[in-house]
Amino acid sequence: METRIERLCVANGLRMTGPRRVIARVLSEVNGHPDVDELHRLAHRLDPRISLATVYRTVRLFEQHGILERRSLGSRRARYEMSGEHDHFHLVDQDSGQVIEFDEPETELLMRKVAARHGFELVSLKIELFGRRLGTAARAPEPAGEAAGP
Amino acid sequence: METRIERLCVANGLRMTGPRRVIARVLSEVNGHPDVDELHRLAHRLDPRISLATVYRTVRLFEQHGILERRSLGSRRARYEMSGEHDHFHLVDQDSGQVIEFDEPETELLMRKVAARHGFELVSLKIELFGRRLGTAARAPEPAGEAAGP
DNA sequence: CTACTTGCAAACGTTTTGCATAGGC
DNA sequence: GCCTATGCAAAACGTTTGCAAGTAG
Repeated sequence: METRIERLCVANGLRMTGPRRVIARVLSEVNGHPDVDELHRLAHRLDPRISLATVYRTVRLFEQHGILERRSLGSRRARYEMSGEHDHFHLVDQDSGQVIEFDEPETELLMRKVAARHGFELVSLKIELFGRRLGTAARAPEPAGEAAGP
Repeated sequence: METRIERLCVANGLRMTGPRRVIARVLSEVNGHPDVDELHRLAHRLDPRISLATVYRTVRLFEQHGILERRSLGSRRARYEMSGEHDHFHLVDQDSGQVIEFDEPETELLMRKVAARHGFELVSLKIELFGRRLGTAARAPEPAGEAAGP
C-alpha cells in the first residue's frame, strides 16, 4: 500500500526510488520523533543495502519539500516528524526524555501578533517546554544519554 | 572591577582561575548571543594563552551552574547568554540572522499552565520565532552562512 | 539514453577528552 | 601540598560530500 509520504513525494515531483519508498514507509510507521540513526536502523531492517548517507540525504530532501520537519528537542541529533497542517509544540520530560506533543492554536496566534508587534511576519516557530512530572521528587536529571535539557 | 559573573562563580563555589576571570569579563561585555568561537576570539585577545578547549569547558561549567544558558537559535553552533530572572524569547530575522529578544510574561505564565495541564512542572522553555521583516519582498533566505531557519 | 540516486569511504565542523603540566586555595 | 584547571593534540560525534556504479523515467 502506498503511504501518504509517497503520495507527497510524487506530488512534489520526486523520483520514487527503492530506498525512498522504504524510508517513507518507516517514517509512516514509526511514532515519536526519530533521529536519523533510528530511521536508518529501521530502514536497514527492511532493506540491508540502505546506507546511512542515503537516509541523511532523504530526510534533507523531504525537509526541503516540506514533507518532514526537523526538531532538536534538546538532543544533539536532529529529530524528524511529519509536517502537519499547523504548528504544534513539544513538552520534554527532563527525567525520561519522553516528548509530548500538544496543540495550542491560541498561542500560535499570539506569537503571530507578537512578531507583528516587532515588525515581523511570522514564518515558523519553535516552542519547546522542558519540565518534570508533578509529584516527582527532584533527582539526577539524566541517568542515561537519552533525556534532554535546555 | 569584579563582574556579576565572577560573583556568581564565587557564590557557586567555583575556583576563580585566570582564564575563567577573562571569560567572565568577555561574557559580561559582549552583547548578543556569542558562540564559543567568538568567545574564544575575544578571550584570546585579552590573554593569548587561553585555549578553545578551556572556553568549551568553561561555558559548560557555567551552564551547569545556571550562570549561562545555551541556545541554538537555528544556527549550527551553540550560542550562549547570561541567565536572567525570567525566560525571554527570541525572534530570528531569517534574512539577516539578527536576533531580537523580548519578554512576554503572560506567555510564560500560559506555558506554565499548559505544562500543568499535562501534569508537568515547567522547568524551562524555549520559544524561538522565525520571521521576515514586514514589507520585505521574499528573497534568497541566506546569502551567507549566518542567517538561520527552523 | 540520460540524469539523478546510491553506497562507500573519506572529509567536514563542532565539541569532547587523555595526558602531562600549571596554578588556585 | 593537594587537587583541580589548563593547553595541546587527538579523538569523538553527527553530518556532508566526491566519486564510481546503479537505476528511474
